[in-house]
Amino acid sequence: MTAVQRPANRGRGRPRSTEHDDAILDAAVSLMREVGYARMSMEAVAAAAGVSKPTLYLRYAGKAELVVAAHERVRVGDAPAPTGDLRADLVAQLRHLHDVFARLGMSVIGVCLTEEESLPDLIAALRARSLEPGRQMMRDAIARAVHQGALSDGADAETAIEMAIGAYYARYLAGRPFDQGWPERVADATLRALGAPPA
Amino acid sequence: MTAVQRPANRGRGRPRSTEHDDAILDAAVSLMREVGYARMSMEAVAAAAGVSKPTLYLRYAGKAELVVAAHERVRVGDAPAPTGDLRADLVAQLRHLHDVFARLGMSVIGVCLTEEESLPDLIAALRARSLEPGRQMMRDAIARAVHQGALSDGADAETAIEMAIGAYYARYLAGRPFDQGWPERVADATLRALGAPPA
Amino acid sequence: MTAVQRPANRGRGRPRSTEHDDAILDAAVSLMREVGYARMSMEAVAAAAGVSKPTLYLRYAGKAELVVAAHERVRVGDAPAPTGDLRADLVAQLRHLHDVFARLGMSVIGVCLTEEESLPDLIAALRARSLEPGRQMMRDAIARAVHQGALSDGADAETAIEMAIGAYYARYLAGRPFDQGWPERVADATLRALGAPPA
Amino acid sequence: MTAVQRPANRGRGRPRSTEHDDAILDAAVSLMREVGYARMSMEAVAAAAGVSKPTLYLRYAGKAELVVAAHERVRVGDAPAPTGDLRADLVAQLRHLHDVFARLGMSVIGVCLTEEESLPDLIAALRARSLEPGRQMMRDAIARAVHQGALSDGADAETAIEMAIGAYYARYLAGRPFDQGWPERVADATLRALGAPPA
DNA sequence: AATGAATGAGGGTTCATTCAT
DNA sequence: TATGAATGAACCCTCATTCAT
Repeated sequence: MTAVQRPANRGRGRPRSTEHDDAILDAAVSLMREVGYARMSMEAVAAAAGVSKPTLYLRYAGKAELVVAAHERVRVGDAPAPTGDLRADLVAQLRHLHDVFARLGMSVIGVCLTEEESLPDLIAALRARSLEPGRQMMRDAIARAVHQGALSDGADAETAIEMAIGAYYARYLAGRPFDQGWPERVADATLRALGAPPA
Repeated sequence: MTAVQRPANRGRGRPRSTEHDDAILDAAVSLMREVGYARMSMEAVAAAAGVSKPTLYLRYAGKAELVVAAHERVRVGDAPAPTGDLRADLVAQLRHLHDVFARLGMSVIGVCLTEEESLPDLIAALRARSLEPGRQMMRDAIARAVHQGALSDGADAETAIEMAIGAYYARYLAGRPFDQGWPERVADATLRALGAPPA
Repeated sequence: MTAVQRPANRGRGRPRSTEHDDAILDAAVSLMREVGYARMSMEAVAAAAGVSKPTLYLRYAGKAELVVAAHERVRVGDAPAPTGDLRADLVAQLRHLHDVFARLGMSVIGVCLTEEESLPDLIAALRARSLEPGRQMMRDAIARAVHQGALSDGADAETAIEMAIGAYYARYLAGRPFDQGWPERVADATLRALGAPPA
Repeated sequence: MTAVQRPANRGRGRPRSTEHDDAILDAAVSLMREVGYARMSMEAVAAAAGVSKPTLYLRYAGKAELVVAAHERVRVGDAPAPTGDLRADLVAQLRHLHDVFARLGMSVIGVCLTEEESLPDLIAALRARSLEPGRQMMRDAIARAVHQGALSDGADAETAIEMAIGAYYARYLAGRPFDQGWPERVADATLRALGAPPA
């Protein structure tokens, strides 16, 4: 309907402010985390970003497009480097998972579930940007262990990964605290689920 | 601020219609599942229940109180009877978990996450009514297995339960289908995580 | 979408204010005359009627429905009683025509032309309520004259009527004043067009 | 307030593109016909003309000035050449009238009526460019007939013209089709109104 | 001269809630 | 008790216009 997302722009005219670009996306992510999609108003995003509302609509066709774009920019952040030791890697990755959701906010996961039908692109973006990369890291770590002979082949890695990551959601939903030893406990249980020999 | 909930009403005046009571709560749960909290309008609840809006406010102080009350009534449904075999129980319980969320709708979980701060009573109700009973069933099954000697004591049951249940959330979020063998795969992995001897 | 136009209402609940009903329709007609459809805001109608905006939407599904309903209520007003003399009747009807448009405002005709495609119900309402009744009065007067023998049958009455009424539009558009003798001049020319014998 | 219209520009600097000039005015007339004044956006005019919005404001002080300028350029088009026979001339002119409005669009007439107070220059332009020339053609044809002796002097030519032209507006507003014989019927009635002897 | 970006000011519509019957 | 009417407050989005390149 309206011009969107940097059309052509052969250097003519006033350049689009990249500061505004960033401020808008940051504001959108922040507000989503704080109040969710439905209660996030374009007015509030504009105000938080320090721009006017039409500046939002110059960039995104509507609220839905804005929040999807905002979350496409969300990054998992510095993933922990693999150490070669599966248990250590799992612990690091579970700690990292905790950090990611602490920054992103579990409320965004909530929005994905609530708006699954009205906003399918949002959960798609989250899967591609955050969820799947996290799983892949675990997959890689397990593959390395198998390659090292530390783990017998044929283990049900996908299920183990689902359980390890899911433990986070389940604990969060149950309202239990993520105490110091949580990553270790889950890592150990995951190793057992993978059929790793006792340490 | 607090729910109105049948104040006094010592037999005087016309008694409230219990048909309306049920219709209202059913409508609220249905609409929450379908459109989420924010897009659920009191108008729509009233219409679906076949009553007028003030009839809602006569019973509940506001939208928040209504949805909390509605979800306090939600029941896990007929839990699977324990069989005495841990694996069979776990499979049955995971299947039941799937049924529960298929009926309740994962969007309600989404609302809990999104409205965690604005509507803390909702997640509390869900925990008490659905989440915790499900965990307790698993705890009981595991305790029975320990008592039978099928499982060594000292296993990290809580973590295993968290992982087994969490696997559901993780798979759902990843958008993967719940195929026929999923409960068995998770049950087996859970048994391994619990340190059960190979079958 | 929303309840509209007095549904059922078996005497229950608070009765809809008929004062508001009238005030709203009056305000809508007034504003249409003053600023046209596009610049007429629901806000302004509500303010002029002394009600809130939702009170408008309780009665009409939207702006389009409101203005159509408002103009369906517009009445030609007290039509001049036939005298039996064709010339006198034509003069009276042309004077009446002038009165009608002075009250209704030619701008409403303008809106009909401008919004012909977007708001077809409006011109339909105007035709049924104002335009066609005016033509019919002329038709009747001419038929009476034919019946009296004052006019030969076979005259092209429809074209003469079209021209008599059209003279108003043409003069208005040309920006010429409607001086004292205008109705008589048009009536005389119409009689000649009808083939009436010179007085 | 007044049109900007090539201020000074004594050969210095880059000259304004005359291609743009035409494209802009054409786009404005087109859009006015299609959607009316209020719904015609400067954005749409710019897009249809293939220029940017400031290019519009460089030439015209605002939307009002643009549409007035655009309609000052509208031409009646090739008027039918007089034949010397009044009836034939009237028929030709009525047919031409139909063509003009078919091209210009009656919606522009509507805008003139609606925006009479806010945009007085628009109706003035239309009068000078289209309405008055049409009347003058009829006036000339009638004067020629008088001069030829085909019509007695002293006929109320102005009223007859008003009626002949007005018949178009009245028929259009009534929603009746302009069938094949319409110009002839009106021409004949007009001749009678002018007191021409029966053919 | 021309462009794309930015804005202040609404516009139509909906909602949770309260009022009057 | 229950109803339909009424409201204040937002919300999403668009427009005429101006700015910076």
